[in-house]
Amino acid sequence: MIEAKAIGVEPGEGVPSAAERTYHRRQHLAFPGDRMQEVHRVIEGWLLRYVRLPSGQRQITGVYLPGDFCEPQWVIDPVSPEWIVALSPTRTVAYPLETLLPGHNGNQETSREVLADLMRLLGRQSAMVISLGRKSGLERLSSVLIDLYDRLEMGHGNGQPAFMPLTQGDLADMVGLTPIHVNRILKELREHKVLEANRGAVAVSDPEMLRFVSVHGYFGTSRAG
Amino acid sequence: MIEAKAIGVEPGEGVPSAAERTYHRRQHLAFPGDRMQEVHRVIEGWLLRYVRLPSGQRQITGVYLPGDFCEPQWVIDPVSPEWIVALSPTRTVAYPLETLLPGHNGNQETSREVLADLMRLLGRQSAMVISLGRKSGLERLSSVLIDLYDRLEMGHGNGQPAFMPLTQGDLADMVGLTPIHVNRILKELREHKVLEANRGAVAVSDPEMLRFVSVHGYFGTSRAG
DNA sequence: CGGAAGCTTGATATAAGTCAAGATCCGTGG
DNA sequence: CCACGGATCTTGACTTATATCAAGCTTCCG
Repeated sequence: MIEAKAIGVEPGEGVPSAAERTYHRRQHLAFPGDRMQEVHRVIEGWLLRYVRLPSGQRQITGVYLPGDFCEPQWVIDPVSPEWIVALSPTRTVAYPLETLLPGHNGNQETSREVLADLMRLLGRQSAMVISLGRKSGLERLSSVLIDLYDRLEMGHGNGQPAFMPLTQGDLADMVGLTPIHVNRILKELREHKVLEANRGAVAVSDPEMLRFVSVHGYFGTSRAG
Repeated sequence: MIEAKAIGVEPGEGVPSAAERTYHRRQHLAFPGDRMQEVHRVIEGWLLRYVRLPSGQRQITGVYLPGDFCEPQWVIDPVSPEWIVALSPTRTVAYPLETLLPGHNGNQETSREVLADLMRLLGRQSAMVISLGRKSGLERLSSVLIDLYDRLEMGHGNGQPAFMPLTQGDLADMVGLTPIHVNRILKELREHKVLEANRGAVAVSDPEMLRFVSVHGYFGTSRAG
């Protein structure tokens, strides 16, 4: 459970017309071609950004976690190019686009944050390109998981193991593999006690080993006894 | 040869302190961590954006062509995250970052164009993720080539076959394949008369077939002949 | 209680990588 | 002008990572 205050969101506090919205699991927040009216700051829940190929295959191009803006680039171009869907029950604060335009007073700070988030999005996209282009399945999967882990930690900072509402099919569509192959890689990660996974839930138990694997592609010597 | 006027660039025309710069083949325009002072609009030549993995492998994450801004996001965050290098002799017009900040008068138009270019960059990044994640080698290579072809056409619009100063190694590092495998795919494309390629130069002869292949992954029936 | 969605595992197929050897072109220095 | 060396390209033989096909299991939800 994420406290709004904990991530600097205070709905209704002197910011006119910022409104709370909720989405249920599998509900879409945007479709390709939609002209958006607002950007959302995620309070709670996970959002996926994806496209579908003619073949029906899905490629996930991004994940929004609590604290993130979805999607920052709507401030510059309000037409959504992809599908945005809630992976789990999601609450957001929606900021009307016009209140975020440069020059609009009263939301300078939020406007700056949105642009900062846009930079992070760009960085993550590059990281995905690098990952998909040049890394093995094990490295790709580890990279995605350690990235999500770090972003979750950053977001709420409490010590509980970060729970991820991801099915093996979701993971497959993030790293460009088959669910079957993802299953085999997860098995390996489980056997090395790096994480636990059941039915649409992944929890990282050994983040440092995961980080090691994401870079080296093999399991380093464990420091723990 | 690209005429500056043809793409709307008029160096020195009422825009204070925009300066022309030149780079020779293989010269770097930016290194990771560099704090940039200006964004460049490419007048002539090709620029590559890439990273290196610990293993020494290279992944190219973007290409800048005449007419493009390099890199638009420096307007928001001036620290370059990657390497930028000239593939061929390159001329640019460099705009100091401060002249592009919102509110600075005298460069509103350029400022808007930079942001529009940032959106295009984001779109291309997503396209790369989709391509690398879910397409075959033939589709990936065709996608990259038809994209570059279209952007070149858009850029200067004259009828000459668009020449691309790309080595097979460069192509490999764009599409996440081995140079050897790129060679075999190019051979196939050559045999189908879709393009010509020799020593660091690719020229598209049948763009529509290339587009077809980039989507379907096989060669459609030729309408010509 | 039934069925869908998700997970697991084995056997086999295929796209792409690796290794190896040469050919060709290109710039540079003698 | 020529010779050399390096970068690029080409092709064949073989290996490997990942996909595909198939079957059965488990959990959850209606």
